Amino acid sequence: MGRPVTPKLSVDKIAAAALALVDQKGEFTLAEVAAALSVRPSSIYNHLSGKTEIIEAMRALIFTGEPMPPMPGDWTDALRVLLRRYRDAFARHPRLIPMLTAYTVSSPDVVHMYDDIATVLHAAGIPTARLLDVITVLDSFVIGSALDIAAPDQVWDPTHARTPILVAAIAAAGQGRARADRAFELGLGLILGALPGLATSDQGRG
Amino acid sequence: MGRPVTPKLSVDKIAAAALALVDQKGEFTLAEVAAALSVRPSSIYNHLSGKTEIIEAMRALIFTGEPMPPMPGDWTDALRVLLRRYRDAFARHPRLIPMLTAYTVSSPDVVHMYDDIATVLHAAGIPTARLLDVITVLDSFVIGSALDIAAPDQVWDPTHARTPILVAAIAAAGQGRARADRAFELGLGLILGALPGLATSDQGRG
DNA sequence: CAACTTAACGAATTACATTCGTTTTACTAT
DNA sequence: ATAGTAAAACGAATGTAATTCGTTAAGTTG
Repeated sequence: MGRPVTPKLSVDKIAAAALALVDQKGEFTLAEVAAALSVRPSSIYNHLSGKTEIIEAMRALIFTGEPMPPMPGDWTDALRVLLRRYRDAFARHPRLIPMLTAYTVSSPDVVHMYDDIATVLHAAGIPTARLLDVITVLDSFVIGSALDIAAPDQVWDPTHARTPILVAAIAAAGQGRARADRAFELGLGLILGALPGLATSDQGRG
Repeated sequence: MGRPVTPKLSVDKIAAAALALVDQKGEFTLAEVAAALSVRPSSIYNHLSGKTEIIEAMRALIFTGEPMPPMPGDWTDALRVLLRRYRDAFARHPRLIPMLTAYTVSSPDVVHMYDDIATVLHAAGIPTARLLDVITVLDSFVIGSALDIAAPDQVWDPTHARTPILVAAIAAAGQGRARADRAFELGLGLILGALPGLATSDQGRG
């Protein structure tokens, strides 16, 4: 017993172990995380304080290690790249998403993405007074779309539909991840296509 | 003891008591719900099976009792009314929203709203192949906007921003519920304004 | 009225997260 | 080097909730 020669734990190791459990089973307990790392549950508390901090560590984890693609010259295309990247981070771990919405904390990585989006929008001539509203719209759509990934099949059960129109639409839409991806791209196109209407024409080339 | 002359519990009473607790404190326990109804925790299990079913009962509860406003003739305005009503149901209980996203189940009321939306979209000439994708876009935006209500202040902390552009945007945006409402209306306008581009011109007047 | 079901209770159980004291090792300053 | 402090593990104990089960009394049905 006592402090080991080489540390068995770290914040990243704990988060990674918890994330693996969430990806598998959709939930995790401290005992399971500890077992996966060959450690006792109480040892985790030497590195972070409780389950909520593990979830925060997972949130940070999923945003690391993704390289930033090159930014297209057109600003709506640049936003498209940023928002896809944002959603992709969630999409790799669908069962984590509901946990992240349980309590909202702004991870540094997320705020950094807001910075990038704000810069693009400002350069495009979106007035400052509307800038945060636009970011909120984009963020809301991405988060909602991420949640859509987490529950693709059960919600769209045609037996609950009342109108033949909805039944036919469900039948035509397909299933699972492909359906969610297609819907996300559609919404992205709709919102980004409408954004230029908010830009003041004289600021866009400053 | 034994069965009481007049029942002390019902699914609706349990859900209402739990909802009152969530509105107040943002969480609830079976013991608290039981105490609020002058009952022992185990009695709740005679009416529904556990905490998750209480949350589902709350989900059903918040969609009942709202009268349907008259539908405008213009179909995008009709969608606007439906989606506002949808979000309003969440907005009355902001602290419940994160619980509802923890596990996604399709409440009958929600599916009924999908039916309404599908009918409007179909009459407007949206092709069946795209219908569910459009509904998903609208749904994702509403859910994401609802979550935005639940956490308005902490996320937009200007101290975390890196660029002066984002700092200025946060300062200009205001706070709390008004900010969230304004962003929702902006996104609603953007998406609904873009939807007619998806309609086939020859189907809209069938 | 008898059989069965319903809806309450209360005790017991279980599953967790969390705290605390202890031990051993690593780091740091003199 | 060495004393002193911090770090990182363990194991036991605590506490909070959810959940289960047996019991009781009152409805309900044939």
